[in-house]
Parts: sequence; structure tokens; C-alpha cells
Amino acid sequence: MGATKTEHFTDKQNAIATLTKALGHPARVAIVEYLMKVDTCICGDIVNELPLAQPTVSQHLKELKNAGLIKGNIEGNAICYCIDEKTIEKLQNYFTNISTKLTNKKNDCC
Amino acid sequence: MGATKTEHFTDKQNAIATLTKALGHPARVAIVEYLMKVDTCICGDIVNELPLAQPTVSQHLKELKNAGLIKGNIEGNAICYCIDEKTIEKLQNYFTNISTKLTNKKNDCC
DNA sequence: AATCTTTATCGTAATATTGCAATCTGAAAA
DNA sequence: TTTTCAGATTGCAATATTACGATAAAGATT
Repeated sequence: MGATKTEHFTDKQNAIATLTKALGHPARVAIVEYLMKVDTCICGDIVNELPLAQPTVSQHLKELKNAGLIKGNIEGNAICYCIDEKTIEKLQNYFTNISTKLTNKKNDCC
Repeated sequence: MGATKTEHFTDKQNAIATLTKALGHPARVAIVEYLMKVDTCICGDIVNELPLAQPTVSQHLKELKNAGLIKGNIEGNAICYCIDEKTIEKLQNYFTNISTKLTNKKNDCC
């Protein structure tokens, strides 16, 4: 074994897991934060910003794109990447929801 | 190779990655959602709620606990687990922050 | 056309994760 | 004390992830 049993969980649970898993690596967190930092989203220099080889960065970008966390357009000789706001909002709503429900319940017994 | 190069990233980036990685599995999302659903946090039946064997569930619980997403107390013969509100709030704040900054910038060019 | 530049892909090695059977641990019940 | 029960730990097999050198692809530059 070793493969995740996704079929036993709900679509929503798998969706959240896919998003959080995609962010579950410091390089990918760093990429998202860099994309947030720069003003323009024409960013042909993500590789230079990270302490990783170009193929590794390319792979991380692909994973973020597959998960829907970033969007990418071919821009001549470079690639224009930027954060997909809607996806971040999904995560924001998810955690806000949990937070709110927990505060209302006050079941903090541990 | 194959090991994540955590030393090249900031503590904050690693911290976020640790939290999101811990949630990056549908079983662990399901555990958190179950802990949220039940009123009491004396929960000796998480294993029955999940389509996984007992050792697997125990391992997932351990990972959630290591990441600080849940807290656990020994309660006689059972274990009392519950969500750590503060950690969820950290995630909430993180994504709210990104969301807000993106909305202000309106750099949605892709 | 030949070259340069940037990003993607392939192949592969090292390491991590997932899942479970078997087993251990420790408190409660008999 | 012995049994029982819930949960943790161990050990292992299957699979996934991470990282990078080599190479390919494709538009830009000369």
C-alpha cells in the first residue's frame, strides 16, 4: 500500500486536502508569497528567488497550478504566473468557518 | 535527494507548510471535521468514523497532534481529542491576509 | 539560419508517506 | 490477578514526493 484512499472520503474533503497538500511544502509557500509580494504578475524570475534548481521550481509551479492555487499564461518568452484569488478565498472561508464554529461551541476542554 | 530543503526557507514559511501539509490528506481533514461536528470532545470513536484501520487512524492523529492542529488528553481508558483553536486561527489569518492583499492590488491579469 | 533565453519534461536516485497486520501498553472490569 | 478494551508502536510493503542533471521545446535576438 502507500496510496491515499481518496475514494473513501467526500469530494469536499478531498478538495480541501488537495489544496492544503499543494501548499504543504515551504518552496510552494514561498512561491505564493513571492507572487503576492511583486506588484506586477509578469514574473519571469521565480527561479532566481528560490534556493532550488530550475527543474525543481518548474515542478513546484506545476503542482500549484494543478491544484488551482496559481494561474499561468504564456507571455512571449516568459511565463506570467499569478495567484488564483478564488482558490485562496476557498481556503479562507474553510478556516473561518471552523474558527467561528469552534468559538461558538467553546468546547475547549483539552 | 528527496528530502525537503527546509533550511533554505524562513521559519514562517516552514511553519505554514507544516500546518498545511498536516491537513493535506483527506483522512486528516475528515478527522478535523469530525472533531468539529461532535459536541463533546471526549471522542473515543474516531476509528469507527473513518474507513481506515486503527493503526492508520492512530498515525494520522499523531501527525495532526505533532503539527499542533489537535490537542489530546488521556481520559482514563480513552483519549480526548479536540481541535486547537489557536492553530486554526493562524491558518485563517494567513489566508485572510493573502486574500485582502490580493483584493487591494487587483493584479488579476492571468 | 544560428544562437540565446526561458520554461518544461524525462529519467533517476534519495527520501517520505500511506496503510495495515502483529504486537505492545496501560487502565478498567471481572 | 486475569481478562478486556482502547489506543500506541513496530515492522514492512507499496506508492508518492522531492530534487536535479540532461535534454527538449519554443519564442526572442542576432
